[in-house]
Amino acid sequence: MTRAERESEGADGPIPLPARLPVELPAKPRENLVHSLHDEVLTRLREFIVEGNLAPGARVPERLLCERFGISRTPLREALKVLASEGLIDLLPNRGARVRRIGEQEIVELFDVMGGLEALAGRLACERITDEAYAAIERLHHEMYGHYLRRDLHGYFACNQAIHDRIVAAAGNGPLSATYAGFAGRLRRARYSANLDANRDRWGEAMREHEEILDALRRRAGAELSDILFRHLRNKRKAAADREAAQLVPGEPSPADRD
Amino acid sequence: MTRAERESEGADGPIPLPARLPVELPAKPRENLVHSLHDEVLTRLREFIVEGNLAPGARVPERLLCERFGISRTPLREALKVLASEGLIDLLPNRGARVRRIGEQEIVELFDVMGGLEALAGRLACERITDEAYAAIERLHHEMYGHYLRRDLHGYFACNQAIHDRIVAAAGNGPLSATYAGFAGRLRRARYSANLDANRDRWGEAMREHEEILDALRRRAGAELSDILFRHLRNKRKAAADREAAQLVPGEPSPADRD
DNA sequence: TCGGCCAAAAATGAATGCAAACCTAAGGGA
DNA sequence: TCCCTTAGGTTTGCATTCATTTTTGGCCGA
Repeated sequence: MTRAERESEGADGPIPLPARLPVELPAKPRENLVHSLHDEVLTRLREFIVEGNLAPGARVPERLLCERFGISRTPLREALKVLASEGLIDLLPNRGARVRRIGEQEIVELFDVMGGLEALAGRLACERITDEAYAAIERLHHEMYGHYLRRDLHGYFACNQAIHDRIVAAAGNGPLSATYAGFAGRLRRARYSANLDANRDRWGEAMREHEEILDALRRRAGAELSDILFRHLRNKRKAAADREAAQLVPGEPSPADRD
Repeated sequence: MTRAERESEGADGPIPLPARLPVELPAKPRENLVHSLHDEVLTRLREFIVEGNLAPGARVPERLLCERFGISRTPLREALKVLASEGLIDLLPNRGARVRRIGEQEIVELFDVMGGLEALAGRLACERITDEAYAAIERLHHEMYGHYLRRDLHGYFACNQAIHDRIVAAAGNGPLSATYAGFAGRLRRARYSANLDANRDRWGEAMREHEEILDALRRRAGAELSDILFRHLRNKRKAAADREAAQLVPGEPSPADRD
């Protein structure tokens, strides 16, 4: 199949996927920027896996994905190697790719790394953040507090994530941002959620921690903020683990991954 | 070329590399464990680049490397994609791979991330380290002190690196170890060195910092150790930058990358 | 001499081909 | 009946081929 033929082809591939796969890939229209089929496949496949469209431990159906994406095996296999290096899938020699199964132990480890990265981000942010960027975070914090008072979990999650992301961005460190994004994806893949709704005490605690975070950031107290952020993630992890152990609402997908 | 033909082929490829490339790849004999040609290529190519055998900004000669490794372009290109995702090379669409050029700014950022990772490792190590592992680090510390007194830079470097590696290992966190190793490789690629020999004051300071590190680790004071380790890396970076600015001994490859 | 234009050559990105490894399942022997 | 063997189809890993793009080198004109 030539590139021109691919270009003119409709978005929907002819071969259906098995039941485990979603009915629709996000039928992203072909990019106007023609470049780099490999990159597009990589991005789409990563999203596909991070979003949990393949069961953990499931085989990654090379042929089916090729047909679905409308590409040959070569760029797909390149993408698989990259995803394996990112820790999203395992490659078994001569036995293909499987979605990586993330155990309880590994989730703990990933949370700790996230904590370490956020701690670093907080420290660096204290050194570099502008007053404007701080003010924006402060606004988000107050908005989040409003959601907290109204018990609006969804809005709270959104603000919370925005705050953490902005702290990382304020660190102004490219490799840190990239690494942080990578780990966030891996954790998201685990469909892990603190589910504050089931634990109002933790919610209040998280809110208080965020007060501390904002305070330390206002004072540009790097080491202190670093410590708070790490403990913040630790507490979140612990709350999430407790909930997991209690087996509350086991299957329900949660709106976000962070408290 | 079939696999059997490759297997029976001698270690040395017939086509010489241009002058910029080293005369000899480490002519590693074909592994007895036959599995995964791609993995072997990836490992060897990464080492090849990390060791600085290709000039920064230089084109990665796809064809020549294929011939040198005795493989086709497919597995090599897979390896290139992975190395690009690791940040060792850049892939320019339709214009091939180039060894990533690491600027002063990025070195600073990488140092900071290393500092954050070591800070995390120290904190986790305080929670998990066994008395035996601590004792081993203490021994290394004393040995390092001996090298310091004798002004044995090489021995000092080796002990220093071993100590930091053992702290990371003691953290018992797989993703952390992997990430740490990756960043260490990227920094090593920059052939960056604090070169303590040119800065005796910094050497003494580093030694004192290591005393603090050991002390905090002995007391299992996680947050404190975390802070010390981050500042330790910061100071190292600063010393290295000063030296760089002073243009001392510019071209000489240094024995290690850490103080 | 220098700069721009064009054709040849090389390199890249992706598709296809092919041998080996794996999985499945039917058949035979204990 | 159960386990082992084994033939077939399927999948994987890599090599090779093909279509584009980029680069190179030469030629012409100013």
